[in-house]
Amino acid sequence: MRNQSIKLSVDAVVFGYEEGNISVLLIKRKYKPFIGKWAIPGGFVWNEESLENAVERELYEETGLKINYLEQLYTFGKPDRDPRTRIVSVAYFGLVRPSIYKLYASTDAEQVQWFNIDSLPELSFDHYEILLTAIERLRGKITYEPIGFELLDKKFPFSDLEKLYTTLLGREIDRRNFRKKILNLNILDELEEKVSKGSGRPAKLFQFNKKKYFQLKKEGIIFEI
Amino acid sequence: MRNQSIKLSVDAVVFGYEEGNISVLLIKRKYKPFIGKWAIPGGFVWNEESLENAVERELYEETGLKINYLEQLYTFGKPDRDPRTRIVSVAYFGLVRPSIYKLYASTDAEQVQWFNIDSLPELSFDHYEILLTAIERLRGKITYEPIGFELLDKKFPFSDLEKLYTTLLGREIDRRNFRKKILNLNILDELEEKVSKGSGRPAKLFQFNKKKYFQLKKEGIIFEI
DNA sequence: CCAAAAGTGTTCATCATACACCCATGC
DNA sequence: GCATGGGTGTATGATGAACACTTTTGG
Repeated sequence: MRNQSIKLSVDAVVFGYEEGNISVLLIKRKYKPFIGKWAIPGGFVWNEESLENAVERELYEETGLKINYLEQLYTFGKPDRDPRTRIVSVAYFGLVRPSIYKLYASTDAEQVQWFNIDSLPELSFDHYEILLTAIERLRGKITYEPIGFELLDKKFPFSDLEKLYTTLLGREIDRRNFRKKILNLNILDELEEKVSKGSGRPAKLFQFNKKKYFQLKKEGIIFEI
Repeated sequence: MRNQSIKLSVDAVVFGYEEGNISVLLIKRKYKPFIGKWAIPGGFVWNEESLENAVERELYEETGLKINYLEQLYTFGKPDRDPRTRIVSVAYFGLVRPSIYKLYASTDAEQVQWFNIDSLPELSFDHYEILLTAIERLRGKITYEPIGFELLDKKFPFSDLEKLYTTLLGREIDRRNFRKKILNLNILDELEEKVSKGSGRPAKLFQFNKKKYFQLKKEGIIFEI
């Protein structure tokens, strides 16, 4: 083998959701290249740490964020994707709950910001391509794995779940059929608590039951929307 | 950033199929570590080549094989996965047709060999984990994307397709229903040619029509078994 | 009592499944 | 003519889709 001089980095596409808006967390670059431009958070992997560790570390360093769901997305390695030198990046995608989302939405941090995925700024490197890949994955995955719950509070009214799905799938869903389908899966716990959204009838709160889900999955029952 | 000394490699899990047997192509290692042990083909990425190029190059160098289907599988990066030094590997998974499969099955090459996935030898590094990931992906993917055709000859009798699916899914399939389902998708061209398997009634040959498939996919019609 | 959101059942069409016999060929 | 694999249709149950009114609360 010739002398290899490839650098390895990780990047994280983090999604947040609130009231019909899917957002992505971006940072404003402080260094060359693409100084001042927006980018997906990420950075180089240390010699002794795992890739997951690197993502979580970089995310925390750059944004202060701790996420509740993380999975590997894809590895981007075109030779010219970084103008400096050859850098191969393992991209991850993460999800955060609204409580965390709101924290970051309210601070006036100039260098860290949520962007609605329908109004993205221009991005550095091939980060737009990475983001598109992540959005595609998110949209696809919520139809066959229950990851949508990771974008909601732990306790949520059913209407939140419905709204999330209409937003992500980009089409209306029949409320009755959707409720029937989800409740029949038997992966939600119905709580006694109720919550009111200011006006209208208060809604019961539900909670995703991972245990039940993995049990059913083992038995071959499949989540599907 | 500290001085990074991570090396990047690619590995390829290549599947072949013939008459109810799913096989994987393995090579016998000629160098340390794990000398003499079986491993998935792969090697280091050159500085100026793309990852896909690296996989294809390494595959060709090590096995002489050219594959007809290739996709990125997952990136494996645990710090201690290689005893020498930190090596992160982007794993791919590939499929070859029986014509190619047979070529390699017949040669007496000591260092390159197909192994039925039910009787694998002990593997080097974390290659067993990579292989399991690939098998899982293959099994999952054939149910929602028409990649199974890449494991058959371009022209094939319907029974071959059926056999492939029973093998991969590990359960019997009703011949009439399966045929109805696939033919209703309208992604196969029915040829005039027939083929005989020695005894029994000769079978019509079919051919996967990628154009039709992509057309239908664009219209939102989904392949599903 | 009005506005706003939550909650709920039935009907119909479609699709998946179960199931068994005849056909074409080689020997 | 028999052994071997190829080819075909129908009936039934299950599931998904369409559809609108009542309930509970706040103001």
